[in-house]
Amino acid sequence: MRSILRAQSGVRSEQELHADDPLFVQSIARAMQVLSSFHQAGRPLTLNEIATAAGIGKSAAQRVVHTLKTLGYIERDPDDRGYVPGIRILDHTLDYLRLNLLIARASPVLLELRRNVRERVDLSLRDDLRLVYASRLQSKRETFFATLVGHSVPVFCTSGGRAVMAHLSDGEVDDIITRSDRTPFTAKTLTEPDAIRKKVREARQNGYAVTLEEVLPGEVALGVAILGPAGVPRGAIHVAGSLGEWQAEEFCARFAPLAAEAARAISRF
Amino acid sequence: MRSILRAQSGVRSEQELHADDPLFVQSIARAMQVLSSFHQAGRPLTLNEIATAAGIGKSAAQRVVHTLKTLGYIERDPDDRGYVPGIRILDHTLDYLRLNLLIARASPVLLELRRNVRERVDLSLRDDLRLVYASRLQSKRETFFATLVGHSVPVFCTSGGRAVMAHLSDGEVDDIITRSDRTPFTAKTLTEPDAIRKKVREARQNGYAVTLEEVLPGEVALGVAILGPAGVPRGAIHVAGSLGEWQAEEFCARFAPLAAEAARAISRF
DNA sequence: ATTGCTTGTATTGCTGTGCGATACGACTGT
DNA sequence: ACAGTCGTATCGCACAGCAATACAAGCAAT
Repeated sequence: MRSILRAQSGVRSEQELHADDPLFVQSIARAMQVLSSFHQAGRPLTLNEIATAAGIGKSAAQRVVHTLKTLGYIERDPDDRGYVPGIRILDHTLDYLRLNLLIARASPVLLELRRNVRERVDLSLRDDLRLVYASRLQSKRETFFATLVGHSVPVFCTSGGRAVMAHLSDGEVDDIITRSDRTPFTAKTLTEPDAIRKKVREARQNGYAVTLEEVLPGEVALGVAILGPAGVPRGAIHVAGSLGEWQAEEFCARFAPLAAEAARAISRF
Repeated sequence: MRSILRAQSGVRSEQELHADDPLFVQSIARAMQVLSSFHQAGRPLTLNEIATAAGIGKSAAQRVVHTLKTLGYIERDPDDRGYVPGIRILDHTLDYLRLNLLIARASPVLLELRRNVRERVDLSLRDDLRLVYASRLQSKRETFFATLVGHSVPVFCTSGGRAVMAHLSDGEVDDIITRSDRTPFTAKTLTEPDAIRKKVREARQNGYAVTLEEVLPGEVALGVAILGPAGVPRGAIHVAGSLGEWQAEEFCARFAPLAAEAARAISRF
């Protein structure tokens, strides 16, 4: 079992792989490496921790942090002392969300969907082995993490991911499965390739995927893929509810058609 | 009047101001400058547009864009062609939100507040002349922009901003007012220094601030400041509703106490 | 088709930027 | 008072990154 935090580990740490690429700017990579130090961190970091995490010398870390701090991408935490990501980050978040045409045209559809479905509605975008939540519409009771944009979950064990895989070839699905870190989140997380493949086939049949407690205990989730040009799946719509309130079948019968229609409205071939 | 988009213009474009700072890494600044090109953009950008917007040569832009693309911070838009911010941005968004202790401890309080108040609840953090929305809990009907994390609004004409100014000295308030670009959003936006100062004094009296249609027509908004160590205001809680449903007085009478209590729970001296 | 614009990509040599190494001062806790 | 952190400051050499330029690929218009 792994913490919900670890989902982010799908992000590879690009090291000195670019030694030969003449167009590759090392210092930018270092800067981003520094910002990425925070990915594994659970609290504000010290300069030396950043240096080690980023795999660079202390001098380099000093310069980079100084620069990023000047620019507002790193701050000192007012409560604790130590460095944290700076508020300027959010400017780029906004740019990402605004300029992503898929998100823009998804937004009204999602709000409408949320109005009909009274449960949590999420929009996620695929990034290789993971789905990154880009838009989150809460239901009444939610946890901290369920409100966070940028949170990511693996493709192989989530409803949205299965729905995405349903629109990929068997080869691609296998590729995803084998390359994924399939450490289970809960006792119910399916990790066996065959079990996952079976679920994907089901999703192909139904046009949507369901997962039961594979990421969070007590959660039923339903995912429908969003397709881009050439039928390539670009992400998914998720509807999530509590097994305390719903039978899985009823949940699907009620919400799958709505979610599917929403996904269709957003998809673009 | 200005578009809601222009609020972001509070971000100064740091040019070659750092010519003498020996610790300042130029190429990082250039990279961020490139990413910031998207701030003013309304659509995917071409390489040359990026070069001009960032104020650098085409060669530099080429290298930087290539690097950022390799790292996943810039992508090509699948629909339109052109460059857009990449999904890797959202990883840093998550880091920012997770590691910001204020946001972490605000989250449950906000969710609780949202449960009692059935209107939109937002958490914003101050960045000099602006407030940046870090957490957004929608009500039933919302617009696209009202759901976007990272969106920012000026301090001088928003409920949260007035609440923040209420906890600053008169000198600091004047400083904010004079340095702000006070182009009005609506016909009701207060831009006169004296009018703003008066509103700030009211906010000091009441412990909260109200604005009527100063940013969006038909909107009543209520803001309470969140204080950090030494009583420094770090941001605000916003509750926003529609004047079609509420009288301003009733809105305040009902929600101000709740919002104030929430803000107190989050504040830390 | 041919032309003329734009787009993105590739190459090279010189310049000056950014890293390593190192030293220093300010805080903590024992 | 001490050892152990922390962040900051300085400086010279090596090599990373920019300007300049040329090339290729796509699109519009004639």
